[in-house]
Order: sequence, then structure tokens, then C-alpha cells
Amino acid sequence: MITKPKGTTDLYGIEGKKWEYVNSMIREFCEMYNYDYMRTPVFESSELYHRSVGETSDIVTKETYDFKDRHDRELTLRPEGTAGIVRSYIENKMYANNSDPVKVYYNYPMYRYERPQAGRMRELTQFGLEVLGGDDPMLDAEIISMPYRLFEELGIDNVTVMINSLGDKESRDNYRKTLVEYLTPKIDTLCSDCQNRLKTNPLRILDCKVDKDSEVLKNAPKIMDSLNDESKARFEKVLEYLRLMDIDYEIDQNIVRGLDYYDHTVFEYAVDIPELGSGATLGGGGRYNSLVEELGGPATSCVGFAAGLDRVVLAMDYLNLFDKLNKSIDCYVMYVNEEEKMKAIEITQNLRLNGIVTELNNTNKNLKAQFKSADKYNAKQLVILNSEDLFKGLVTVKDNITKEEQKIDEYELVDYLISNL
RNA sequence: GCGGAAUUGGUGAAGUGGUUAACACGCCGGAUUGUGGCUCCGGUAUGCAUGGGUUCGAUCCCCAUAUUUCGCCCCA
Repeated sequence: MITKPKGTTDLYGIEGKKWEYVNSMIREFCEMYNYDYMRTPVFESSELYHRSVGETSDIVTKETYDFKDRHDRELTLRPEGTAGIVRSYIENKMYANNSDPVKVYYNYPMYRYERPQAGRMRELTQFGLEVLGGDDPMLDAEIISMPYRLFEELGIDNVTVMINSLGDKESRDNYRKTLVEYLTPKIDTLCSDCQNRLKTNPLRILDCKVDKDSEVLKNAPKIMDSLNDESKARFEKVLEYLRLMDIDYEIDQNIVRGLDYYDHTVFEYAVDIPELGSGATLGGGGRYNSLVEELGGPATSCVGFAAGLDRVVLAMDYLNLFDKLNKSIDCYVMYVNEEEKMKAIEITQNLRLNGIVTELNNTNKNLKAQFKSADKYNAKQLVILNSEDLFKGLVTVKDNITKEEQKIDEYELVDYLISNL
């Protein structure tokens, strides 16, 4: 038997309904905020991801799907959303002829070569937001507030925004230096992973699960003390706007995010769902004011967010937020013989075209089986055809809740059903 | 990339080196020949993830592979 590739999933039945529900909520929500849908290719030049993500972590070397096509082009399956959108922004000169920022959302599959676990797939779906070409702290607050409200709308209402500022490049470089100077003499007290991180990505030590409670890290210099005045004032503005929008936030100076391109605001959504593990997050993002330039565009300030929907759906499962998705249809049409069947086909199409959610007996079974089938679909009304009545232009309609039954003129069926649903 | 655990019909699962692989749900058929949901009766794995090996004999023991899952790394 051929099995699915590691870390992929087949989505069908009730699981498919859950995803459709979340997707439609995302679409409605983003349109309410006047963000446009944007889609970029599933594969891009490998160079794009190498340059955007940076070489400091394992991401590019170990966790992308790289391949060569038939003309030896080096390509990579999209591992995240931002790089492709920035590439497209530059390539299509979306910065020209537009004094307003470009606001977009996306919601599509990504590919990462990782060891799968629950809620962590090789083919995963991410939903994200980007604002390209806007430096106002108001936009940081907008990007932070949107997912917060969306989670709320979906029913996940115990979310806290964890927020921090890395400051501008100067501030961040200062801090990195200060931190490395502080930690280097104490290197022996760090876990072995952190000893490596000290060289490769020192800020991530703050995030370490092993060392997070150690005295050394508790007494480590804080990033706020390294921010210059301008960066500090900027951060204060973001917080002020968040309060204005009544967003529940907490400052966490250990949030650094993994990638090089972030500056100023960084944030994550912490959610308290025991089944997802302690310290679980539903997504995060931040400001990236240098990425567009690094990829060859004009200096452009941007801020963005992304969340893995696998985790969002899992979280909603644990909170029983999909209960209302139980399938139900308006009407089920029953027949037994061929003459009735032909009429049934006609009637069913007519009902469907009039917006009545209708299923037609598909199995040529006896009536008993058809009743069971109708119940399986939670049909509200049953249309039962029989040859004698058809001859008189009548059909039987049975209310599947009250069990009351009536004979209706076939031409009045649509109106009757609509007024009784 | 590293380490641990798991895999038996459509589903949840019991079980054993030796002729017929429990039980339950679901599904199919009948009691009931065109008005059901309850009940009763019957049928539902030529098969125990895949490929090798050990054995007189393997679903069971061994090895490999695949997938799932837990932890680490990483987390865009």
C-alpha cells in the first residue's frame, strides 16, 4: 500500500469542515479590516529564503525542502509566508504609486522538513498578515490586535499578547554585545545547547527551557536597558495604542523570535490550554524594517504576523469550539421506483437552485433505509414521493422534528419548505 | 539531525508460536413486500502496517522500511 509522506495529512469529513469554518472566518475577518488576499508561488528560488531567513539557525540548512528542477534551477518549497510576499512586493513595484501601506493576508500551505509531532506537520497551513510600507506604531498595534480579536471571534478567548521590543539595529546590536559580555564568563553554568547558542544566536538563550529559571539568566541584562530613547518611545506608543484597543498584553523581555530580520516590536500569542503544553503559543510576529531593502527593494518599513492553523484547530478542538458544526441539511428527498426517481431528480435540482440544502436518496434502498439516511444528515424536512400522488401533482412533506405529514401541490413545494424551515 | 513508544476490519479495541482472530459501534440483509428511529435474528478481517529472517509452523520472536506519537534540536 502506498502511504502518505511523513508529516502530511488527508483532510476529510468533519475535519475538513473544521478547516473550512476557520478559513471562512479568517477571510471574513481580514476583509473587515480591509486587508487583501495575496498568494505567491509554492516554490521560489532557494536564494530568497537563504537571504531572508539568514544563516544563523538550522532553518535553511536542515529544514527546507530544496530541489532542482529539470533545468537545474535551485528551488525551495515555501517554508513561510513573508519572504515570498516581500519578493513580490519588490518585483511588482507595489511600493510605487501608492502612498498608503499595502495590507495583505494569506492562508495557505507551507513546507518544512521537520520531525512531525501533534500540531507540527511537514505540510502545514499558515495564516498571516503583512503591512508593507508603514512605520506608524499604530500599524504595529493594528497587526497585534487583529489576530487577538480573531482568536476571540473563533472562541479562543484566553489569549494573552506577549510583547517585547528589540529596538532598532543599533539598540539590538548593543544588547547582543552586552549580553554576550555578561554570559561569556559564566558559560560553564549554561546548558550545552546554550553554550552553542552563545556563538550562533545569543538572544535565543533567553528563551531556553533548561536555563530559564537559573540565577544567571534572571540577573542577565534586560533588553529595555539597551534600547535607545527613540526605540523606547516607539515601544511606549505601541503599548498605548494597544491599551486604547483594550488588548490584553504582557511585556516579556525574553521574547526575541528566531530570525535576524526582526526589529522593534516582536510579539507572540500565549494561550492557556494544558493539552498544548505549557507556554504554548498560537503564533507571533513583529516588525521587519530592513528586509525589503535586504532583498533589493527600497527602504520599507513593515510589520507582520503568522500563525500555524494546525495548532489553532487543535486548540479549538480542546475547547470544544466545533460542536456547532454538526451537519444538518434542510431537506431529504425519498423515492422508490424509477418513475418517482425521475421526478425526484427534477424536484431536488429545483430545491437546490432555490437555496434549500437538499440531499437525494442515492442508494435505491427501501424507505426504511432512506429514513435512516435522512436522520444521519439531520434533515429537517422529508419529501416523500409516491406514484399515485404524483399522478395528481402532489408530494408528501414530513416534518422530521414534529413528524407531521402533509400533501402539498408540487408547484408550491419550494414556498412551503422555505416557510417551514 | 538525536532518543523513546506504537501500528490488529470502516471505527474503538481484546488476544495467541499450532485447525474457525473476542467484544462493541458502524454498515448490510431479514422479522416489517412503500413511513423509519426501539427490539430481535443473521452477515460483515482468506487477515493482524510493508518486506525479509528464525521455525515443521509467525499476527505473535528477530531485522529492516514506512507511518503515527512523545521528548530534544529548531521554530520562519
